[in-house]
Amino acid sequence: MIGEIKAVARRHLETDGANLSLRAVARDMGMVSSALYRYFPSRDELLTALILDAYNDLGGTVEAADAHVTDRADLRGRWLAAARSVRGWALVKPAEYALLFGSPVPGYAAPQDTIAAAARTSLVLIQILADGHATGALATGSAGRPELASPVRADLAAVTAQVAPGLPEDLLMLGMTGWLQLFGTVSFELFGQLNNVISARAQFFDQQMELMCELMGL
Amino acid sequence: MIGEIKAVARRHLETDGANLSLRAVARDMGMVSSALYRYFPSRDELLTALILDAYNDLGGTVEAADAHVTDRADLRGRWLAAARSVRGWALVKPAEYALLFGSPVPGYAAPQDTIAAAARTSLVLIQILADGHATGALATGSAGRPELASPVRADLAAVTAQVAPGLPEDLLMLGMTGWLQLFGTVSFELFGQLNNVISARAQFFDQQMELMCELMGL
DNA sequence: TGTACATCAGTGAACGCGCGTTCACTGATGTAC
DNA sequence: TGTACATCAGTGAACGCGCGTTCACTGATGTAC
Repeated sequence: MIGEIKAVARRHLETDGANLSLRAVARDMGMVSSALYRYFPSRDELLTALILDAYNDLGGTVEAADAHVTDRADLRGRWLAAARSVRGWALVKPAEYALLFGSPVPGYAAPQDTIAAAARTSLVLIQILADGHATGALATGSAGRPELASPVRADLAAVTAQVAPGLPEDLLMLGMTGWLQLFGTVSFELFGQLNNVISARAQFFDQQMELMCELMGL
Repeated sequence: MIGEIKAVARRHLETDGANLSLRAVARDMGMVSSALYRYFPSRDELLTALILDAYNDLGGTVEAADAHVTDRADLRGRWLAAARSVRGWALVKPAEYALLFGSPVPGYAAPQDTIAAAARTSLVLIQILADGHATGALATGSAGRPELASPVRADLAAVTAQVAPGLPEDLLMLGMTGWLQLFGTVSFELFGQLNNVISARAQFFDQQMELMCELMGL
């Protein structure tokens, strides 16, 4: 029943964006709006549940896409598979993508519970870097790259310490470039910034990702 | 008076996001809500005006930042100046940034008028590439980079034909990588994706941009 | 097998609030003669 | 210089709609004796 409410609410996200209306959801379920309060203490809690589910849904999708690449040493293949799965998921569930990566909902603060779920996707990408580093396939720091400022280094070190011990900060920094470009591309496509500019969307995305892999040395 | 309404509306964007309320704006101006209809035919028209202004404001800021770099041959300096001005603008006017680059407002379609204004920022970046190409400072296509698929090439050629004739498509593609990473970084910072991960925001941004310049060969 | 009772999902009315837009109007300002 | 008139910015009431949340309630289901 909780599941059904969330399913209907997800459908409503499609049209209403984050202005999700409890009454509209209840109406669609053939219930009276107050009945929903048996399942969710408030509208915001429902929104939180949807966000959490979306993060896990995306994370699971990306994990599966990566796991599906049988040649684990094929770093580029894995990165591309993960990237494509992000885009694919976003195209199928644009409203949920917008909920996660779009403008923050005014007056709504995401609770801490979502952090772990939110990290799943990034973890897949970091693991690709870590694997590449472990096998020596991924060269550390080329010459000419700017040295990391120490506060940035500290931020990055805190991440590696927790999820990929031994991964050099410079590699993580480079991986984040790819991460930012990946989500930048998906967001711009979904949010309309590519309108009137790029029409071959899928191919453009693919080639952007390939180019980035090249730049990252994957 | 139209200007004053827009100024008040801009203040409201800060708290309400795109759910801008005409009545609230009128209230703040000490007027009755219907009075606004003398200046704007509808709420959506007001929103459109705000979007147009924001694009122009951002575009002007970025143009100025680029123009302020006296050594025009310092491509990296120009790119960094432009990138920093985007972030600086976004931090000062987060609501307007979200309006332009965040999730689309449900039920609102941006009219065609905004296209030219929206392009101003991108034009600055493209011009940097074009200048680099013209002086030969920016090498065309390294070996190993994937060849552009023809539909993508056609999309890119349409852009260069209009704003930077002679700029090779491969360079534009590479420039778009930087463009996507730039806005990806600003969006992630503003929309909270960097929370609990990066605390040295300004330095992280700077170093991401420098790294990207390195990768682009600027 | 049959009765008494507790549980609890869902109801319906209400509170108090918000919104965009329309419409006939008032009343001050400025122009024309 | 003084009167008559047009302009037009802003008013106020109303329409019809939406919302989240509370609260006392009904009535079916399932359990305990």
